Amino acid sequence: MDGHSAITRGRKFEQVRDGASAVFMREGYAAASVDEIARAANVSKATLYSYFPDKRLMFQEVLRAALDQGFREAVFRADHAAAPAKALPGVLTTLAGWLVSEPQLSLHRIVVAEATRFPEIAAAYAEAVQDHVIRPMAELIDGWIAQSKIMPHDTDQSAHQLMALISGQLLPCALLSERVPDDVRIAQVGTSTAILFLNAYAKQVA
Amino acid sequence: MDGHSAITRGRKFEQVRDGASAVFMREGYAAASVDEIARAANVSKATLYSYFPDKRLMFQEVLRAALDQGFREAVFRADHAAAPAKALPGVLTTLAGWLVSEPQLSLHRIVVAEATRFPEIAAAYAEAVQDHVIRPMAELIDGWIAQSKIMPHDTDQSAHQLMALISGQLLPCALLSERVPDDVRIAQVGTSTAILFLNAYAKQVA
DNA sequence: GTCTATATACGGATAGAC
DNA sequence: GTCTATCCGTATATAGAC
Repeated sequence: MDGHSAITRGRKFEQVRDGASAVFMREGYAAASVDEIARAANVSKATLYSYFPDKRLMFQEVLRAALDQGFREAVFRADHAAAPAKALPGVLTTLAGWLVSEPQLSLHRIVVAEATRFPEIAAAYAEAVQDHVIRPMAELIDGWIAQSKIMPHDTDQSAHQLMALISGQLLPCALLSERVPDDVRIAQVGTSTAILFLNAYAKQVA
Repeated sequence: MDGHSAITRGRKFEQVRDGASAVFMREGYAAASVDEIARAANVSKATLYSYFPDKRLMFQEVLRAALDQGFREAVFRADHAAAPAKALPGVLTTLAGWLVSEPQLSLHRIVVAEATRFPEIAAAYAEAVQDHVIRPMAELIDGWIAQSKIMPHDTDQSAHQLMALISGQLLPCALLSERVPDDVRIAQVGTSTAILFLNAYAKQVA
């Protein structure tokens, strides 16, 4: 799965990568110093450089790993048999909670911050969201449409709308204020978003 | 309106600030070098430091000015008399276009990137969005409710939902891909968001 | 007031001991 | 393989000429 460029694996590889991850996530790319990373990883600078040829590749490897980790397990599980009104609030609340938890939040911040300097990382992040959030969501809605629970429509669009509602309501607060939304707020956003969606797309009973 | 801390105004003040702005917006805080800023502003480093005591205050002044500028004129104008279905798509398309235009886009990126290092700037940004986007939008919807065009509901919440739909659908693409959405895409997001909102909140004709 | 030239520290990266 | 000690460029910031 990975034939990188000149990154040496070895005994302390993960220790080094995790230390680097902590510093990069906190400081960003440019402000993170290699000395600081070495301290965080409890190794010398020379050891760092025995694993990574330079700071730039160290950063890329750290973010690649964080992405793998962050999207490893499903972001939400859905009972495709349950009725939309029953399942959707929970699904969206789960998604919302995942989005504002660490390391997703720091990952989002740093990917946005470094998108111009590391466009491949930004592209990989966008693709991961598409594959692990948007598509499963669209398929869930497709299922409801097949069961005639929801009016037929463009589900790729509505999945994007749901993600936008969740992230657009929670990320500004979480990213700008240090004060991460609490569980009550998360559930409130999940629930109100579900209501909005169902009001707009649910099959009218009439 | 501003009794800053030790920033000297003078003949080349704006020239310096604009040069600094260009470099900071492109590189971020840490990666921007003072040499580069001096070159962009066509002055010497010593001149920079005659206006700003240090790089940090230079950055804060640059972002304060960018915020003033970005939110100076109304983000959207709305005919409060027009019917929601008539007015809303245009309002949202205008908002969407503003959001993905420069310097708003770079401003958003850098505020998010530096939110932990410059929390006051992040707070000022969040407040500007609240004052210049969310509140006017909520008041617009309040007007429609008063005219019985829209079902009564929590308009602060629905204004946040509208902003979330616009920003959540456009910003990821604009921030992560360099390739800013074109006018067609912007109008499509504005229109589809209006439709979603009206389906959910418009007074049923029945 | 603005520039040239410089002080001083810290950055990334490496040589060589163990 | 890992560390200590160091190289050398570049960073922020300033002194002094004009």
